[in-house]
Amino acid sequence: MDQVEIFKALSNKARLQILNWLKEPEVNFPGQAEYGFENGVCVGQIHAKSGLTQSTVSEYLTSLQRAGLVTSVRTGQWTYYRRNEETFAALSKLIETEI
Amino acid sequence: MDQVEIFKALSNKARLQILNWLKEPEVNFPGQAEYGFENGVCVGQIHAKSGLTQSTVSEYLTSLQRAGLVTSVRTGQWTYYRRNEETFAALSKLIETEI
DNA sequence: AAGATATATCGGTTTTTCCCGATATATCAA
DNA sequence: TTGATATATCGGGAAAAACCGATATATCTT
Repeated sequence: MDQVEIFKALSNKARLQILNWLKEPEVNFPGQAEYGFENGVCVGQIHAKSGLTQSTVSEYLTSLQRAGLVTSVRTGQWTYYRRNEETFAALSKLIETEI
Repeated sequence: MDQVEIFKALSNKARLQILNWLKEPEVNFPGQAEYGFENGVCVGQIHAKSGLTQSTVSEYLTSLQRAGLVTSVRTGQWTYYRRNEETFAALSKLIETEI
């Protein structure tokens, strides 16, 4: 767990917004319903909601993944992203006790 | 509490190091002993230990203060900085529940 | 195979961050 | 007042981040 990388990933309003949306995929990405929420939400759904370009959203998701804040699964032509709650729990504890 | 500002402040190895040093001022800043630790540690002590220039350390401490991660007290020609544990606790909880 | 769709990557411009050295400001000591 | 000490601020060069549009890659459909 690279602390600096995690904090950098969290140092951006759009990325925080995405993470927050991913807390409740069913609520925030109804368009995902027909494909299910098991693996997370695909890039296009996030792109559509974000107001950012597709390339920017893709980059942001990659950076969140590098930081360990989300995980991804590729299925066919889609890549699904979802929160990695373990990292959030570990980060919370880290701030409480180590930093 | 500006989340982005806090995470930006934490997105730097040197600043994380300073915060960590400030967890145990008596251990990490023995040179401060003759002036006491009540108000924190003065800039010069941190500068001496950091390997960064005085101006950089001063700026970093200011940014940590803007984020609410430290507080400062000016006494004579010295400015003492210490951790603001309330912010760390609040941030930990924030990550656990909101972000 | 050809076209459509989804995502990732590449190249680039603008803004921000990282640091520095120099200088300004404030206090203290003589 | 003069000089020393501590900190803050200013100006700037180099590196990184924030986006974007264009393009590449991979899969799906027909």
